[in-house]
Amino acid sequence: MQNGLYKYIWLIQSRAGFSFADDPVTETLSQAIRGTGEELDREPDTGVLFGSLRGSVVGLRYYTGVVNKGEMVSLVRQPQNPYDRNAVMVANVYGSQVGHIKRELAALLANIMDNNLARVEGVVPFGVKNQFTMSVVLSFWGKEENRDAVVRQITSRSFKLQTGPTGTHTHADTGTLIASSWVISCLTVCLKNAFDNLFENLMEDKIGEREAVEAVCTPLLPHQKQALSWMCVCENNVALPHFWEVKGGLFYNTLTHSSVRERPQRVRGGILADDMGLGKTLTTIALILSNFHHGKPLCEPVSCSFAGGSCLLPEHRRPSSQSHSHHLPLISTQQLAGEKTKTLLHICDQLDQHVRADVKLNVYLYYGSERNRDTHFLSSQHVVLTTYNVLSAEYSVSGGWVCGSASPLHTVSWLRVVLDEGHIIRNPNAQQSKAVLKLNTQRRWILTGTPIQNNLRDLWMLVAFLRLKPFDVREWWNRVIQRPVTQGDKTGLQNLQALVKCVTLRRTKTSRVCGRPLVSLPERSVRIEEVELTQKEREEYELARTEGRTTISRYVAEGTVLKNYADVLAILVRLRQFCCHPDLLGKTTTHTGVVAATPAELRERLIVKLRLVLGTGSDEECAVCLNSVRLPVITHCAHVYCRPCIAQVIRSEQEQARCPLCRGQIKASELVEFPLEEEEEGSNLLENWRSSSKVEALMSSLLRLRSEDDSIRSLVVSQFTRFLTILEIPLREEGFKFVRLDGTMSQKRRAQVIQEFQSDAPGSPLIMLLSLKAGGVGINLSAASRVFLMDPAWNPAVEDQCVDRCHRLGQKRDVVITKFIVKGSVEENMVKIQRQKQDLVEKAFGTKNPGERNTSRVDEIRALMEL
DNA sequence: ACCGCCGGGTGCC
DNA sequence: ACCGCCGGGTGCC
Repeated sequence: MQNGLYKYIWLIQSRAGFSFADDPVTETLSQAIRGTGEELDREPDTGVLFGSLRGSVVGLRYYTGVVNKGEMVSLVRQPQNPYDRNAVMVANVYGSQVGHIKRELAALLANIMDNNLARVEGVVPFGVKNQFTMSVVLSFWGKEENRDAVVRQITSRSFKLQTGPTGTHTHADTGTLIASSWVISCLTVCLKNAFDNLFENLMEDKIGEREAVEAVCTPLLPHQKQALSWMCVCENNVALPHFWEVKGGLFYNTLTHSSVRERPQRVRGGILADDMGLGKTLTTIALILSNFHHGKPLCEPVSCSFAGGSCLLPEHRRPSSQSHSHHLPLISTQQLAGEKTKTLLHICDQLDQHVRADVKLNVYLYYGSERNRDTHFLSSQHVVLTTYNVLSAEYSVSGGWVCGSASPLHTVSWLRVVLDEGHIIRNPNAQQSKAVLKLNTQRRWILTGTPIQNNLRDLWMLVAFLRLKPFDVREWWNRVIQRPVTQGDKTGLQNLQALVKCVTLRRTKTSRVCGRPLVSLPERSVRIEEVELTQKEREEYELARTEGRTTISRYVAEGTVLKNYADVLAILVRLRQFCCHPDLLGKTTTHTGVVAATPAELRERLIVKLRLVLGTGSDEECAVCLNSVRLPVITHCAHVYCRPCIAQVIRSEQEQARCPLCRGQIKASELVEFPLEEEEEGSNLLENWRSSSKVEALMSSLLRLRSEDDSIRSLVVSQFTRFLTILEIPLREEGFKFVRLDGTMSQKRRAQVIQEFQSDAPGSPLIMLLSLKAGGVGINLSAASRVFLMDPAWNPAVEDQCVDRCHRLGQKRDVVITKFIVKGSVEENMVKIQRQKQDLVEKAFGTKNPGERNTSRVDEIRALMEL
């Protein structure tokens, strides 16, 4: 056995921990209309710009911090300063103090900062003129409601606030509001596309290949050798990333335009973001064995040579005699229970499989109540595997250092920390994220197959873990990357891309090495099956359609389509539901558009609308908090919000409260809640069950398929969970074994269902009923090779994502996708619009006149309704 | 700091 | 002169 300090920890995420919650893709019409523009407001730390003023920084000669022309500085309150409790310290991007804000100005800033009236950011306009003082431009950002207070503070102390030409935020009329939100929407869609592509094409052309050491017995594929080579370079290379230049004896960062005296610490590690199945685990094992200290292998047969005491870490230790570590074959004797350990064992299994049997690697599973918490023991292991739960539990129990002894995992100096399924630490507020950030290690890796789904904040956590200076500090991330990007700044996006690129390797299943695909996937084909309604269905449909058209054409004539979009949405949802099954509409018939005579009638109408919006399996988002609506209420103008959110709006605006969506007057007393009811809805649906044309179309396809080949498994996908319930009846009648996966199920149950469906045991289900959005990225449904999309989605990307759940690595058969579209219905029009959609957005982005865009949005609704 | 400010030296033209 | 002016000492908060 080799000596050496085995500072390696591999943190394992339980496989059950899929992320189902945050489907990033726009999918309801209302979302499409509103766009994703609200993304802008999602960041609480990105307030409104109140204005800026010129001030001076003094005392430069006492400090070493350097600042260049145009560079950002941060302002830090120093309430404990013995000379002035209003003191405001000025620091550069790298945290070195530059000086102080001049006294009188500091008094103003202290007041504003201490009362949280605004965030104050500094930029140095000219760089250093002399060695004693310099100019600084201070800008004030905050909530609109604090603007007056801030302005008053500033002027009362006879400073002059310069307000820039950005006179937004006064939407005098509805027209302006919608026009601008449309522009933002287009902008955001484009950014989102760019953002989605952030991790694409990250393969550096010039990375070479590197063979694993002999201890790895599985031969690496070419792309895995590339990854190994890249990872070794990331760990060993002392060169700085390309955005550092040496200028005038200082290290100059081209992204932040700042300089530091000391050589910046390079990131030792990165993000390996290859698609699932490309062998991230194997590559990592190869890295562990091939790149110990000084690029030498960890385990070489006999001639091992890291006896020298020149390790970067403080001590070396022989595996002690009291070691309880096991050689690989013994690992199964560990008394471990529960799902989480499956993943741990999976890793051990991989180690067992890929590491030569005569190489004795000390691997310890740090898990279970009997785990050995001795830090000397842990230091003596080559590899320690644990879960995020164990890590964060220990961290929060010991509170870092509070209760006497620190968490053992936080005490050991590791050589390397690898976060498996690293995207799970994307929430910086989560305990486990905090625990991970506090690990003491030289090298850091994030393995993830699903990098960054939602927003920049997710990405920040990864950057912070890697300690990619200076962006591990939120202020610089926000100012240099996050705010510029969310505000549509092209340079911001470029900087972001450069940043990500320098620490990430990502190949997808469609990437190519030397012109050849990394892996080959079976074909996929899409066919559209037109469904004819029966005469009776057609009559009912036409009735609903005529009613809807009347309403919408009135809105079109009045020019109020967008103002009444909730109504429009409700009409469209009803028609779409009708195309699937008449009973999806629910019991109550609606009188959309008819002016209610009495308050009771109005209330009834609103409840119906609310039910339409919420009860369809589509996920409505609250325009205030931008999450899925919780505790839904509907306003008299028929817009749906979370009760706490809209209550907040009403509280703060009082008598002037207006609906955030249509600017109509709203009152707390007029909010209508969704009555808790319809627990029995399911049984109601099933008692008087009847079929529909679409149900028949599906059933005949499934029956035909089963008679041709009863080993083929299918996904049956709908946006309406009620439709899935309806489909259960005929499936049972025909003796199909099926499972169901929808958004209402617990994580545990989902994992069970997926496992059951993926199992090849005899008698396992042939069909999975899947709600379109019930699945975060990464769910593997490769057992299925047929997909039946029962109803079209607004966003084709959602459908693609769904299909990718089975058309992925591990898929052995060609995948056939069937889309059922009711002939001569709103669905046909949706498909047309789907096709135009991407095109439309691109054109819209290029267009300067937002008014024009607005019209085309109305046109889209008109096209849907054939008006 | 090639500034501002402070306080001591000084004081007709 | 309880001023103005001069020029040296001095300098973040």
